[in-house]
Amino acid sequence: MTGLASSIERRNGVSLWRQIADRILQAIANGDFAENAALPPEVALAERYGVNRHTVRSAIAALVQEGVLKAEQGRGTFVLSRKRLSYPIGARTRFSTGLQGQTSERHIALLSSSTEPAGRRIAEALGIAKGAAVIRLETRGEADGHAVSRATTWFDAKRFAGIEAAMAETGSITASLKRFGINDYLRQSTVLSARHADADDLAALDLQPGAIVLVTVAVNVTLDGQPIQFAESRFPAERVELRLLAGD
Amino acid sequence: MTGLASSIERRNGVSLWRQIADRILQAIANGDFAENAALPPEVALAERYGVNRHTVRSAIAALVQEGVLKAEQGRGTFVLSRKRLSYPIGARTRFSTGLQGQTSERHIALLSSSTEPAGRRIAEALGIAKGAAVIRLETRGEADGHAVSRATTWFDAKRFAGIEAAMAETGSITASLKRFGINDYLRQSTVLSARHADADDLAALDLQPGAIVLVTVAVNVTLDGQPIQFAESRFPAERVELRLLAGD
DNA sequence: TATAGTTGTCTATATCAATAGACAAATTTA
DNA sequence: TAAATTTGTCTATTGATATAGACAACTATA
Repeated sequence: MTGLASSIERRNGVSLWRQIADRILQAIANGDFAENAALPPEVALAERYGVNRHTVRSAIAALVQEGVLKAEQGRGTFVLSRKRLSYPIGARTRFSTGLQGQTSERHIALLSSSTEPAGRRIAEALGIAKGAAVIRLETRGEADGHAVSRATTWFDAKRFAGIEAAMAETGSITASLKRFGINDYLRQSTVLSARHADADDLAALDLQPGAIVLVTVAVNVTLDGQPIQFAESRFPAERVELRLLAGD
Repeated sequence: MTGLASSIERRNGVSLWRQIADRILQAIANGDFAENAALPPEVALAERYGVNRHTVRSAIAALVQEGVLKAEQGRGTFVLSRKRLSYPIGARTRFSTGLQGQTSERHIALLSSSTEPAGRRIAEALGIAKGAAVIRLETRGEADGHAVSRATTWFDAKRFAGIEAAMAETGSITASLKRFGINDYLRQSTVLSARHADADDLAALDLQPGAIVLVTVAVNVTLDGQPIQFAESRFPAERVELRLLAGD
């Protein structure tokens, strides 16, 4: 970013070491440090952020724990990892095709599935009666062995009975929908927000508590406008950015 | 959300009261509590979140400070404010037209402006030489007297000399561009991320430290594809959600 | 081989965050 | 009016957070 070094805030409910860890993460994602480059020494960071050296050490310790940094006594502290993935969002957003060229391996893992009555919001989105049975899938998107998304998806249970088996087998929503005669579909609407990751996201996305997730709530429809899928996806903001596509 | 009550995490750098305040904010934005409705009593909230009543009180105190809640001794604690604004993003995103029907008054305030040499990222986006002069505008979007966005915008200084005066006068990017012969323009690309608000955002958006901002980085182009504007906008996640438009 | 620079460990202290319990003050309800 | 409910205030205790200083351990370099 072009921005100035934003200052660190005290007694606001977020500890200084967490704020500094966030800032370092952001700087890395931002490309301020080259891959494998050394971070400034602890005393320099402490001065830059206006805190004690030990506070900087707490931040670094957290990032070492997360696998982002590696500290070597006598040498310095080094950046292990890369920039953020750029995840495209558009009318034809697909998980597997979206990350082409950025990662070599990607698939969706089915964590669990269940059938439940539709709440108001889901019933409206899918155009079915409130209380009608829907299938809920809990999934995790993975790229190169790293978790990059965590989603909850609902389908009309009557129309898509058995889709959980198809998902488990194929690891792909697109492929699963093909089995139900749907060869193409569009993203009708997307609503975007952000929040702190909850316990479930933390575990599934391998995040440290306090991390931020981008949240998309989307409805997919067939080419003639019939809603087929309602999904809420969470992306770790420190590893993923969303790139909005114009036309598509 | 349909989700289960996600649990509260301890000793992670984010204090319990801040986490609970975030959860309450989210619940309000989510429509779980009607406007002017009473929150559950402190003891009930404490039990729900598995913390001490005093911890809940700290969270409530922060939200009272932020103007979201109002506590009345003997009666209860009440929700003052509304759901999130839904801010549309699409090829023809405009600030003033986007929020129509949700707010009655809206405009963009020019906070400051300057001329500076273009950095690499901005030069590339605007299709000019690195180091060429660009005009930078710092602006705040306001709706009904509330700050809903904070943006930094760059224009080619050669082509748009004096645009800061036009912005100050009209309070509108669209109107200002008209003076330079641009009657229509499109959003070419948008990249989306989220982070903790920095000191500048906190002040401009009237947020409490620790708040989350949604960040969009966008390039606007003329109808024939010529880049005219590069902008980074920050939206307070607790007050704004972004609604992605399909066609448009 | 010194020397400077860097990370690692230890002790000590002050403040913040969270829990616990008791009771006061205000409001609503029976 | 009395009782129940709810927020407000106070004291006390524990653990996490942050600061401060000193020195050890390790690495690179002059």
